[in-house]
Amino acid sequence: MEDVAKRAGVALGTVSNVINQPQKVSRATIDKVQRAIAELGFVPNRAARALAAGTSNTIGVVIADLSNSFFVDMARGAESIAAESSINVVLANADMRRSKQAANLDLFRQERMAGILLAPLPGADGSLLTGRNRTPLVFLNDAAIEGACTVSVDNEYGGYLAASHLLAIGRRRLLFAGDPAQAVPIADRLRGVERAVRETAGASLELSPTPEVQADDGRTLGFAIAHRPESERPDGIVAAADLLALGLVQILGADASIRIPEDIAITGYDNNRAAWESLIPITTIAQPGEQIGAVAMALLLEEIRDPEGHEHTHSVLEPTLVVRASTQRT
Amino acid sequence: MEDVAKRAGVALGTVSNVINQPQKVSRATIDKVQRAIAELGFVPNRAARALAAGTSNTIGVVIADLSNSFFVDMARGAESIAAESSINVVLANADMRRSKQAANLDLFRQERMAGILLAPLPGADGSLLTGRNRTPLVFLNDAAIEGACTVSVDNEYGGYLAASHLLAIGRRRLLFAGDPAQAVPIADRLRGVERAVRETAGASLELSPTPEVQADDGRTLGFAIAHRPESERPDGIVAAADLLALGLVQILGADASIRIPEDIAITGYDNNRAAWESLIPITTIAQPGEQIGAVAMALLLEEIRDPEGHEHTHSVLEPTLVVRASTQRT
DNA sequence: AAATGGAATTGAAGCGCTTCACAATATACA
DNA sequence: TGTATATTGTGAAGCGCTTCAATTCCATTT
Repeated sequence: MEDVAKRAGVALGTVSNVINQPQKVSRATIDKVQRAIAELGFVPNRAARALAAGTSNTIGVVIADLSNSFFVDMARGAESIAAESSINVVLANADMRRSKQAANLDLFRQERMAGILLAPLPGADGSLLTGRNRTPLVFLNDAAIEGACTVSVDNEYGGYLAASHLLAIGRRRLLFAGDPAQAVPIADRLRGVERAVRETAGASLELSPTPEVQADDGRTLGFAIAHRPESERPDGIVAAADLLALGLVQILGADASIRIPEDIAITGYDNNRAAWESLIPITTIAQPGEQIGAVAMALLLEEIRDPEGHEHTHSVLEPTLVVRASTQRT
Repeated sequence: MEDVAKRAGVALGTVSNVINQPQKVSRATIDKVQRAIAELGFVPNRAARALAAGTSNTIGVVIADLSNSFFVDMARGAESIAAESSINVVLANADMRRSKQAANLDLFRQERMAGILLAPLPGADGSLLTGRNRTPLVFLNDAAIEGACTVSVDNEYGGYLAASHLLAIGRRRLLFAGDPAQAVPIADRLRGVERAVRETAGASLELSPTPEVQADDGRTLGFAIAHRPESERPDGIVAAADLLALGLVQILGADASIRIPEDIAITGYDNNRAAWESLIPITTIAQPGEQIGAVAMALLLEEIRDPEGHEHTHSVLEPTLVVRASTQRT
């Protein structure tokens, strides 16, 4: 930078101003300096900048699991908002391990990031907000944390949406596939389903817990349902996840005595790739991943810009219903 | 850090040594200093460290597309190797845009990262290795670049593997699904298939280009094949990608007159989730994503440790065959 | 007891930038 | 013409760390 200053015939501070506050510098000087920068191929040193300024203009995103596209969507949404303020975003993957999550958080704090977005592993709590070195931090996809902003999705409403859709197309014998004891979001979804059923006269709900929510679990349940006498089969199934729904559709759809959606309509949850690549595309509840990221980034930027006046917000977004062939013939 | 030094009753430099070169400090002093660090909740400032030392111990990974699990695997492989040397890894997503790729590369260079791993967009060239500020850089999944290490996968061999497998289980009328003009890797895979066919007496190959390699393209082709007279159908299909294979399996598997794999055996490529979640799991060619990342990181660390003596290497890894039900009944 | 050498410790000199009090110059007004 | 007010530009003082020459301390050796 000293070389640039010399070459442009100005002071060190002026070069800095050209880079950071061009409005304080005259047109002519800006040109001179920028020419010198170009000629010398000057690349500013962000480490020095972060040190001198006390903070960088980069935001770190710590993600529980990179292989989950839901989290990746969040990251993308966050990036799009950050880009508007020309703020950089870097990611770190916790790979489902608590130790890596903590290490990545540490790293970003040590780098004096402007702020951190955290899509945590299940069971996150306020302890992640270590007392010292309070880098602004917003939680993604987690609502139960005090002392920081959170952005999450209303799973209860998602379940309600799915069940309401089935009820609206005339189904009355509903089945919920998935184990509410396995994960809090699944329990929330079930609550929403129960509410919808309660609100509809003549509707019944059967709970069918599965060990997990993989395609295989869906297939196992599918066989079980296919073997029932026709009168005891449900006419609508809310699966707790898309893969589960996929397994169900694969088995029930292959059974000659069952038509999807006429005899059994099926909904999934998450709007995974699996849902629309199925031979019979699956109706699902889409989580607004990008929107979560975008809202969270907006909240974070607000906190960064006004740390004092900032009040923590708990934002809850609504999922949306995506209707496909597994519930409605087109 | 000054406070820590004061509290422990030692000099500033000693605290630094405790953190970075404990072997140069006596046991007793280490204990004193570490106690002070803990009591004060001292968090070192990496920006300052990077500035003073001239480089950080963080490596940046720039990825063309985060939603592609192949790239995510590479990142994971890279991380596992870096962890062994307690080197941090951060990611940046180019989101399939050339401008973001360049911006992220700039960012990492400006942060004076120890090194960069780049899984580039198609069509990368040496221009990404800007002359000044030569941060060590290794290309992932791209072989055609001089002036840097590269780590890639042998697509020709992958195609050869797939075709050889079909030939080995007695198939002779092969069909390749996918357009070699659409992407270089697909053309490579086709070359491998052709080589295998050439080596086998009595084997023939039909080329069936598809617009893209999505499930829909597979379905379209599937219908076309199902409508052919039985004698004109292939008995083995090499699909250029798993989704393509998935579409084929969905349609051909649903046709009552066709048995998979007895009448038509099908292979995919990539070992996507889609391949094993299919009702009939699909035989595929697995790309060693994690291995690519691991090898690349090892190469990068070597270059970082000995910038002078380092010679650029072009490492080509071999994909592996994963046999599933679409070619072989278990 | 003096001399020797290695280990442990010190502290000052930067690393490359931002910031800010101040100086210089330009513009406006009476 | 002189003074007040903006507008630009200046350069020195850090930011928090690493490094390294210099110093101190001790255990050995002679």
